Amino acid sequence: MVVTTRSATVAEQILETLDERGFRSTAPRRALAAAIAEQEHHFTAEGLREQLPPSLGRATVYRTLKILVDAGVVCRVLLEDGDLHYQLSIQGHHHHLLCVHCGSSQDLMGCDIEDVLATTSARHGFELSGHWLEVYGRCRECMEIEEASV
Amino acid sequence: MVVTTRSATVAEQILETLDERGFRSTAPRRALAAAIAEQEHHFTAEGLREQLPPSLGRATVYRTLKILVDAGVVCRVLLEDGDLHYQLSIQGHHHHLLCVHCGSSQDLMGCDIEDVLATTSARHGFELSGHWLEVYGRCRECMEIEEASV
DNA sequence: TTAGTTTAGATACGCTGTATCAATAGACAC
DNA sequence: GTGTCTATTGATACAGCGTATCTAAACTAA
Repeated sequence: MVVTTRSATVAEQILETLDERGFRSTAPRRALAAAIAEQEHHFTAEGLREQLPPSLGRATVYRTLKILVDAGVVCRVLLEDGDLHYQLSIQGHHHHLLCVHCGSSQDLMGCDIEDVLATTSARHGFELSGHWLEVYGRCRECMEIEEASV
Repeated sequence: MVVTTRSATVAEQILETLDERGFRSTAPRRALAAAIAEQEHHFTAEGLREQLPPSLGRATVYRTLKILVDAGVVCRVLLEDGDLHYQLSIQGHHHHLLCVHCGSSQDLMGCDIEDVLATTSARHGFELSGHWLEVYGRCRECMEIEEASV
């Protein structure tokens, strides 16, 4: 019997992307891919490092994260205080609904704001080429927990 | 004859805000206010420091910037590469149209995306509390210069 | 003028990330 | 398998941005 967990599949996807880009599959990268696949929320490089054997060098973590960000497998999320964290992101362009309470984030596919931005930009004589949007608030789970505890 | 330049007025506004918040008007702060008022684009703390006498301490620049950000006189802008810069921002909530070519930025008042975000968030069971939006592209001047040079 | 409080500048520190470099480990041909 | 060639690793030093700490100086009010 073969058990395929979500994180195993995701880890494989990460390694596949690396392979497609001509990067070798190495033990450190496999460990990193597995660790990233297991992250529930957005994470920092140091946080990730703490979950890996100390023998795995600091530079390797940062280097690999950079590669993965460039490859679009991992994206950076901007926290409300200006901190930049990392997050799994197999998909393409998307935004995040960040729960400021539990730290979870939902991906917002289908960028509804493109049209609004295009119109607004044009009004300012501005040729739109990209945007960065983060949305902060409270997720359903946190709202339900709060309601239950009142 | 009294000449009131734009930057003199802005510098005064900055100092007024500090005063309202109970901060003293000191020589370093006056110098900083004047320098910030003169910035054409977004700037970094170190960049600002280079335009000030070296006698003005590094810590003072960072400390004052922090106060001004908290006071809403200066805001932080997120560059496309993830760098955080500072920018004058006398107004309240707004966004920026950042020209990736010349570095200029226009303020986008009237946040047209609130409605879209509220709807989208609700669909995800998410209670919206804030957002961060930066828009990247090319400003009218840069487009005209490019067209002229072709 | 004096006493009390802010503020300044120097400096050390912390965090995130990058550059350098010798040693190692994959990949591939044979 | 073995050898060779190159990518990758980990250690380390470094860089950039920002904060904490501390003593001296400057401001404010009495």
